[in-house]
Amino acid sequence: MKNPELARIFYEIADILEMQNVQWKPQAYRKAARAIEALSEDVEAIYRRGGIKALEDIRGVGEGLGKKIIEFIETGKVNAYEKLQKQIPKGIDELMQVMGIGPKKVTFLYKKLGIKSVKALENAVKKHRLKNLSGFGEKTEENILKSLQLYKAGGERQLLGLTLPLAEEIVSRLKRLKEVNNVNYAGSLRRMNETVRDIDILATSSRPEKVIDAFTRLPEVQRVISKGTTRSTVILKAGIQADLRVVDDKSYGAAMQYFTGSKDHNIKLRQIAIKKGYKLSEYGLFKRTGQFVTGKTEEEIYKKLNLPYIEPELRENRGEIETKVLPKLVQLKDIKGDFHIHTTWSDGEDEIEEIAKAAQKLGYEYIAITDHSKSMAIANGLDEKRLLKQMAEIKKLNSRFRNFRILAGAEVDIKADGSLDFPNEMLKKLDIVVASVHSGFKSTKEEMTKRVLKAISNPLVDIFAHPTGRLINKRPGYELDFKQLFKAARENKVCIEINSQPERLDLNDINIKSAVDSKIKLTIGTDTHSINQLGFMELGVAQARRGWAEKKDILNTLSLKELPKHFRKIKV
DNA sequence: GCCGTTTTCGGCCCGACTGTTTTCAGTCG
Repeated sequence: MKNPELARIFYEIADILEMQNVQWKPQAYRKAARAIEALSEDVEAIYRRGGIKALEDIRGVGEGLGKKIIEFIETGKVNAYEKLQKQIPKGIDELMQVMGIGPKKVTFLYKKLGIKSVKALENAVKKHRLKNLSGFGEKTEENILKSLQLYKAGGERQLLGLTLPLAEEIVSRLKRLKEVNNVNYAGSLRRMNETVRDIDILATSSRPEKVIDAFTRLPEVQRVISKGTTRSTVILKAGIQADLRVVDDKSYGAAMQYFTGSKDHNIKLRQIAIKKGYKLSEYGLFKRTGQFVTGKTEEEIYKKLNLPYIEPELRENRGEIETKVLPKLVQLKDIKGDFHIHTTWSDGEDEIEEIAKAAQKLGYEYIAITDHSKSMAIANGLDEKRLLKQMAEIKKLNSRFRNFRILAGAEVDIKADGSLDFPNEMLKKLDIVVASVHSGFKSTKEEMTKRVLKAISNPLVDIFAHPTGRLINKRPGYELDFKQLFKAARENKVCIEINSQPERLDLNDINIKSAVDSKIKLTIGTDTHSINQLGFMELGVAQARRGWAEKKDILNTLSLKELPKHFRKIKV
């Protein structure tokens, strides 16, 4: 996959050009970089398929960038980038990652003090060499020092699954204030991005200063970065930034729309507004004369722009504005069961019965118990003997439940040669077989594709789980030829899992979209290892929604009675 | 550098906050 590397190069070109005070080009490079990051197809494949014409179909890519992409595909380099790098000191663009430092300050500090690294900046600040420069002062030094600490603590994007509960806590605290009329989180969190950089919160009130004051005093807050009459930024003790904006009730929808983003979605929307003779801002939709048109709800704004309401998860400028028909997205309430659960039999924390009771409380009609197979010794994987014993227990438990079924399954390891960790005679006895890879992450794309294709060609396999094996911020996934995988999955009637663990979310949104486009059936599994993890379903559903999946694409929306239609071994 | 119901040139989203300035530049989202 060349896309991430190419996007990084374009981002860096943008940074360098910005330092050189070049107009407009930085935005153009960044726009293209964002579009490339969001592609589900490798730029190389796009080029092989349709040449430069196909590359120019990528949003934000024209002739100039198209040629640079080809150069990168063919040589692995972009000459213009190499040249630009020579014009600036090595590593200086890293300084832009420090909060409060932008292109102007970077260039200025380099010219005046020769600062070209984060380390050098830190030294200069500690020696108070900045405060006498024009445009700088005591306060600037202090702020840079604090930003440096934050930077060193790691500016990694945080997992959605860990940030969401924190945001919900803050929202519920603000909700209790009598001055607050409406409050909710917005931003990438509301779009349910797999990772987020900050928590955006939007509130409405006629006493904004009271709300902002309370916000900066929340027990979760470590440090206040800015505090105005309509917005405030703080750093939370959890090490993540939180922004609050307060607007009037009449602007709630406009502000919610604006602060939910994404940036590219909003730019598109504003352009449409301009063409229709309006001006769209976070305060509302206005006529050119400045007359207020609407702003109370997002629905009204989309309607005035002649668009259907677009769900937050779709607002990524991936065609949601242009499309004739928006998907009717799958919802959490459509989910009738969970096909991926571990118990105390392998590496889970809870007993089958407790999990089943909890699942029933969630309104589910079934769960599949899928403990690890014997190769996963580290996870206390089950051999045939223990698995048969577990099946007997499940059978016994099922007699105690009404309108609910515990399915006997296993998460069967796909071994290096593509064979499965249980013989077919064993697999036949199970209601459901989940197959997955837990080793050999460094295999080549060809090897891994061959291994997986062999495994899912076994007609006893129902679901291929956590398909890329990635762990967000920790480990990239192994490489897989998705085109071949989807073809094989369709032919063999194998479902592909959307794993809901916060650090997996695997498939990701982009691959889900291609799977949906390829008419692949998906399941959303939590890979639960303790009862509270059943709640991760929300995260998996959100990723499915980001991938434009409808109820019909997700097979654990089927009722218990409908399951045998798609799962050959299940008898009801 | 991209893009086009403004279509091969001339625009490119727009407002808040801070810290340094005496009216605004830089940064952020």
